[in-house]
Amino acid sequence: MATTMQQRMLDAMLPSDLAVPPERWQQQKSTRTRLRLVEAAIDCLVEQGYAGLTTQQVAERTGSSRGAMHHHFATRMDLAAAVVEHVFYQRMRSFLDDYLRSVTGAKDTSLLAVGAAAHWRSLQTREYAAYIELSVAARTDPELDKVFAPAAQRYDEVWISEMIESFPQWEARWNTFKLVNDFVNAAHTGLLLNRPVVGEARVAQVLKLVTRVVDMLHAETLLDPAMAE
Amino acid sequence: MATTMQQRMLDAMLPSDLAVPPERWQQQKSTRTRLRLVEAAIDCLVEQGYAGLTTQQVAERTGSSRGAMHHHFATRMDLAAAVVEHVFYQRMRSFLDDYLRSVTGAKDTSLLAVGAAAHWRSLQTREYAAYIELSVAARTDPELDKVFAPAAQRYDEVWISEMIESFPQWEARWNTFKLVNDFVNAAHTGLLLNRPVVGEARVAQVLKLVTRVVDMLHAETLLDPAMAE
DNA sequence: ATGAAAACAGGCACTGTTGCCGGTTTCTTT
DNA sequence: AAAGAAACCGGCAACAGTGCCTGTTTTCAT
Repeated sequence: MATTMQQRMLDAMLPSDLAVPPERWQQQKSTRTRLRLVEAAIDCLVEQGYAGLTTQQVAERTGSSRGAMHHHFATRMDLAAAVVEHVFYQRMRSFLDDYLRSVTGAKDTSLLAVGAAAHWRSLQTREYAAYIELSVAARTDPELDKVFAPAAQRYDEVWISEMIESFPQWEARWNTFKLVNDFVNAAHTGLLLNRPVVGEARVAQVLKLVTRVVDMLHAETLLDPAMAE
Repeated sequence: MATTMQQRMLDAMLPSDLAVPPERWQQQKSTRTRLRLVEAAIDCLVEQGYAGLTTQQVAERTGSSRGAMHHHFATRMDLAAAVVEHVFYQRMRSFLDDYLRSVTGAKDTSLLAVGAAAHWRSLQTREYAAYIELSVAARTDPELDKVFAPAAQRYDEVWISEMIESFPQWEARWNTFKLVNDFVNAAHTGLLLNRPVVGEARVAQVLKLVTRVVDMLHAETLLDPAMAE
């Protein structure tokens, strides 16, 4: 079931570029440099922010020319769009890798805590740093938002539908399960943003609290806000 | 006590510019256009992000020339620094205004919930939107970070020290109180960031849960993670 | 009132970035 | 093998943004 779930989710998030494995050498070369460009773009994003995602920087990092770059991505926004797809795909991939590796042999009662821990680790990746940059930039850049918002929406929907299929034991308390997801996601996201200010020690404290809350929601110790009224 | 606290915190966060009320008309004029420039810069920040915070945009918005702009802020970073100070000050100000207004007549047991609600509202301001932009930009812009990080640190310290003085009844469980602060802050921050994707309904659900957790920490229903080992 | 100083205006040179285009090399097809 | 296509290269004009600099007007001190 595990690998099935992973495959389904990854397929749903797969950028169209990589959908079909290339056969011709030319296409292979093409997708390879395409990927190199996107990876370089992510580096730019992480190191210098969305404003630092410049065509010549990216071209320079890959070693290729700006002309090649233009061949694959006509405009800067085309590149950004590809980066968006790639980042969402990798985000789900890295979480699933971690979660499915962690979950082997874990008891059902602690699945949520394991998931929360894996989720927190998935935010420590350079892909997520790039995601943050894109997410914030999309708020003030309508062009980017036109690409980003649908991808984010799709990511959210795929996540939810897969959770429904993969955790049928939660069916009776599905609202609570969704709430846990949103809660952990929000808390971890905010924690990551505030980390530079509050420091590691306080981050660890809050993380423990979040996990505790998750466990209590699982044990129904906390009244279910989704049920209450 | 309330107004005393407000005054102390605001004084501690006050940008040096506004520390002494101007007497000369020239200084009055100066600080006035200075403020107009900073406000225009915030508008730029909110509408177009940190990359859109350009000297000519700001000058154009205020109606004055780029020369005038250069007179007050020699470089773009000088303006950004002033914006940072202003934003932190306003952030604390708007929270205190809201909190002290809400707290009148509230029972002691619900003070935390009232504070959490006020905190959430204080994130819905355009100043906080500007703060987000600066916060994220500072991660990849060392120059900006050199200004931003100390300000953020100072904000955090002022906040903590004032909480210590203003809520002596929490002295015995001070670690828990600090944890509540960090927890609410993280959850609300993350919630704000994820709002465009998850939508208002789910945001409201998580908000309810956060408040519930705060209440339980107050009632010692949740084991204190700060105490546990 | 008058010189000094501060607030303000507008222009100039410089840099970096974008989109595009003509030309070259490498691969594919037939 | 030869034509055609796809990958790749380097340069061009256009433009926006920054910092600085020279003036001009307004306010202050004496």
